[in-house]
Amino acid sequence: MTEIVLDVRSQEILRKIISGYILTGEPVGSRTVAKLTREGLSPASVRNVMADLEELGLLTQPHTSAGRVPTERGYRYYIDWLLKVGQPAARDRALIDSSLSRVGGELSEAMEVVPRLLARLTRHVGYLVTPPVSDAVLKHIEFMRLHTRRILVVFVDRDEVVTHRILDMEEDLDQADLSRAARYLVDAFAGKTLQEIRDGLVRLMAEEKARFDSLLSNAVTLGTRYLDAESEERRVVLDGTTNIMHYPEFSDVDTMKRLFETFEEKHRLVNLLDRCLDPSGSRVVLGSEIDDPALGSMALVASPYRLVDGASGWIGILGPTRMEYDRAVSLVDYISRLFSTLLTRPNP
Amino acid sequence: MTEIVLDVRSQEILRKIISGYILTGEPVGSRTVAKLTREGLSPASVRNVMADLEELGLLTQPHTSAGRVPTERGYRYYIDWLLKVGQPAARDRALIDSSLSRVGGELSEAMEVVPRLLARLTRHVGYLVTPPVSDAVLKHIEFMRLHTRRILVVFVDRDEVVTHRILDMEEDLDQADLSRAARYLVDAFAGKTLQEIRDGLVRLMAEEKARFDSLLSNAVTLGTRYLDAESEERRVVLDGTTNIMHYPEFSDVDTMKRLFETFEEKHRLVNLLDRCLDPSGSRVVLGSEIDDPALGSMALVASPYRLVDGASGWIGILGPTRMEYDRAVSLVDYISRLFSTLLTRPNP
DNA sequence: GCTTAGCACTCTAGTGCGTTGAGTGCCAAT
DNA sequence: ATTGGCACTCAACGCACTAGAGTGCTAAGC
Repeated sequence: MTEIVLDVRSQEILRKIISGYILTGEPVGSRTVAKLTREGLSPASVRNVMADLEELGLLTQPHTSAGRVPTERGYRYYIDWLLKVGQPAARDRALIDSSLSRVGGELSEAMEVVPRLLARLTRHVGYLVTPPVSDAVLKHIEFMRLHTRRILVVFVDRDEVVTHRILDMEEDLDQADLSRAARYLVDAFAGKTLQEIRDGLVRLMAEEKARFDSLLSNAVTLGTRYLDAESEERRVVLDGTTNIMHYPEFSDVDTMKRLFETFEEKHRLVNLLDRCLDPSGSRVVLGSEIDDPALGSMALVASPYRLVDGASGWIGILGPTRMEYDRAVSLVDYISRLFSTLLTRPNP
Repeated sequence: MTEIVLDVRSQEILRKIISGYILTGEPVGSRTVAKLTREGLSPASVRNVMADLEELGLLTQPHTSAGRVPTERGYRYYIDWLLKVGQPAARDRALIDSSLSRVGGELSEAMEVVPRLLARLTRHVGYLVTPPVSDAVLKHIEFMRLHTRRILVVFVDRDEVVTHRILDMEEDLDQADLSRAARYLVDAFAGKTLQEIRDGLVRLMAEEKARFDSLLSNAVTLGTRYLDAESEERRVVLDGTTNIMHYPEFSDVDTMKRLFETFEEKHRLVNLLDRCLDPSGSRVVLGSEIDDPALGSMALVASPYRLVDGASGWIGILGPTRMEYDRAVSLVDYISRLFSTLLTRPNP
């Protein structure tokens, strides 16, 4: 896959075709492009360029006597080289500012608001991916005895994301022991990430002190059990999934069904997003670049956000390949920047 | 709306038409019915009866030269008078038994398993509606101070359904006060329903004792605040929503979108279900009998379940009007009976 | 008096066919 | 290098025609 180099005219024509196609959804013909182009080029000249672009694999025709349509490769070129991202429109900024100011700097609330905002503004699917759970920072933990050998664990993260989980233990512990164990864990590990806590517990076990100190032993057992049960690595929140029903590219029911099933299987979705977001810094991923059949003609726009402690997640949108990338990217960028600022501002 | 009385032959013909239509989705003609009918009736005779049934509003023709299709009224008659509900097939029973035995008698786990089971078996949408929150019975409550005037409330119900909620208070309380207040509430109200607790708190406030006793005062304030924030009355869990994408009656994208939006707005859905399930004991509700446009050509099969304390909820399925009612009703009935038995069996 | 064979009638779904128009590719002229 | 001109292609549309399923009605039969 060699680097493609285009002269200015080809670039302009490619841009016109892609933005035209994004706008109308119809194949774009040489006449249309010729009329839009600044220098008064004739349709015939445009056709020559189009033929070249087609040879390069950036365009195709649905059938011989139709206009041109961008290929995935064409979109990729467009996104990498031709896309100019500005600021969102003033009224969009105003809406974003007011929506976000209302949630304050709390991740737990933003988890609903941000995807909804993205979905509303773009009419695509908005999403937010939390930082990995192993980066969560312990603020509080509490154990409650429900009945014999059955314990409720409540975990509160520094960003006030609360999770609870019921554990079935081998041994019965009374509430006093549980409370002491919780206090011990908070004293020892508050401010540490789950990953660090996991390591710390392993160390304690190895030191064998736990064997003789029942408080320590309980704390270690409970902590370990909880962390082991904590299987999901990241959480993802979606909003506006029904928007995609209107995309003409999903008139095929089976494709749509597969897509919705993907939306529902959160853990699979998380894996998918994780795989395409983490490695590169790239912000737009095309469906063809993910090896999942369900995301066939979709594209992903993503931007990272960052918490005080350096843990980071993603927000973005999921829409048809045929989407207004400039608008999408500018909105996602703007929101993620603003959101990061809010999150890293010292809490009251 | 007078009572409709049909002779045996008309009933049989109506039944054949409806079950034929349910099976194939195509209008059913007189020839087809004549062949299926036991006594060797001719198509012409069948046509006479069909004309009568159409006059009664139980059937229609999509167009002049097509067979007959049941109307909503026809379905209603069929369900009320002609439906014979047996036991589910042996292999279905086996699947149900094994799935449910795994969850034991806990509502919290069943909330996922039961709808999934229903969806799998019927290929429609399975649902479970919890009992009203005001019927929940207090087992544990815990208050945790997150920071100044910010309190996490964890509520555990007798069925081990856990809910948490963050409260912003006017006054700051330290953790010791909070723990005492929680212990007081548990001592005073464990085993009582939220409704009873609400009443109890109101009484305490009225008695004015709270004014002088700070423990009591804190408990009352916290309890009241929590109960006030507890806005949702019931919860509903759905599974298999994507199944409906295959119904040919939803090839219209807008209808489907509206339906999916209804699925997502849980509280609206709860209201809807509540409205059509509570008053009557009827177990099948047709879309036309609910005044919600989103549920146009859908039907609802429901069966109640009961907890030890008498609180009750519903399980059931949501599918196209054109569904195999006998199978659906028998499955829903069987599961709800089995499920009630499990729930009311004394906990270990 | 109910049942039914027969028949004319209706309407959809499918097929074949010619027309239209958008768009292309190529070539020769500028 | 650009462009006007021209032949060609192909989807989309409208139209007429046919096949077939099904009906309603009437008159004959048990």
